[in-house]
Amino acid sequence: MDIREELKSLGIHYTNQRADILKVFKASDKPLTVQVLYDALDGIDLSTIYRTLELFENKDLIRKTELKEPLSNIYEYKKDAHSHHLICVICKEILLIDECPLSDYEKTIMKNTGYLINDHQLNLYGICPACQLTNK
Amino acid sequence: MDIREELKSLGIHYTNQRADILKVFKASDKPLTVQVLYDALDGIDLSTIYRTLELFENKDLIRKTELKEPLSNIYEYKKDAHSHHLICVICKEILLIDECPLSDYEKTIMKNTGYLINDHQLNLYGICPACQLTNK
DNA sequence: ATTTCTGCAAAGGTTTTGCAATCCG
DNA sequence: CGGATTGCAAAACCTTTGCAGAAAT
Repeated sequence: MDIREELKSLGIHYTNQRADILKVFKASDKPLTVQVLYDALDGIDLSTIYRTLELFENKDLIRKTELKEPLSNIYEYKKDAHSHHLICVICKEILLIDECPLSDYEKTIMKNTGYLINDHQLNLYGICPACQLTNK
Repeated sequence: MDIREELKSLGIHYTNQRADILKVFKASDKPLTVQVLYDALDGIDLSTIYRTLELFENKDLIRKTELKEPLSNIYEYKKDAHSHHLICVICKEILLIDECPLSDYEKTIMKNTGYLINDHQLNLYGICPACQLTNK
């Protein structure tokens, strides 16, 4: 399915800018920041990027993750599997972690509190093997 | 121990502003936003509040938690127990959850990835019992 | 042709910074 | 007194918004 079809099938009005942004996501296996997208897409306005990210997120095409300061928020293509992030605070490398340990936990908390839980945010911060060596 | 002593024992230079900010934390059992502190502390400049929060956080007097937009970051006094937050996305009520399910998980991830994990961020988002009734 | 988007420029919100005046020990 | 801190004003970010012109169906 080409990009035009893909956007149409999601009910997204086609534009060149949206196609280009989607292509960048498809070409990357890593989460992207707004700034990285902006640099990769020379000529597209920042406001267009923000508006497009919001649209894509609402259509479940991408997923946004907010990291703690001073790290920037990241966006990644297609949230098929629910996953979390392990971020190296030195080199900013991000490792995706597919295994989520929280579904039983959420059930317990829902039972105990009466809250209806529909989302959670889990990010792990540490130092990657390479930086452990370098900064020893 | 009075406030002056408490600050001194942490190696924090005493000022009236810092004492007042600490008093607000001590008087509250809830996490506070910068704006709430600012309103509670009529006369203290925002920049002073930010600088003081940073100082207190570095001294482990308070703990900062960053919530996803459009929620504001929160600060709470004394991180004796590691805890997490359950936030109602409708009324913004925040419930503290003392039980953290992640220590075994972190060990597993460290073993599998070689990362040295030293922090994590876990927030749960949902709808509290009251809002479930109101918005049914 | 009509609806929807884009770029631009401006504004919003939050947080940081430089600096002279003030406070603390 | 001398170093540390404060308030003020300005700047630095990052993100959002209004609007006229351009693009898509």
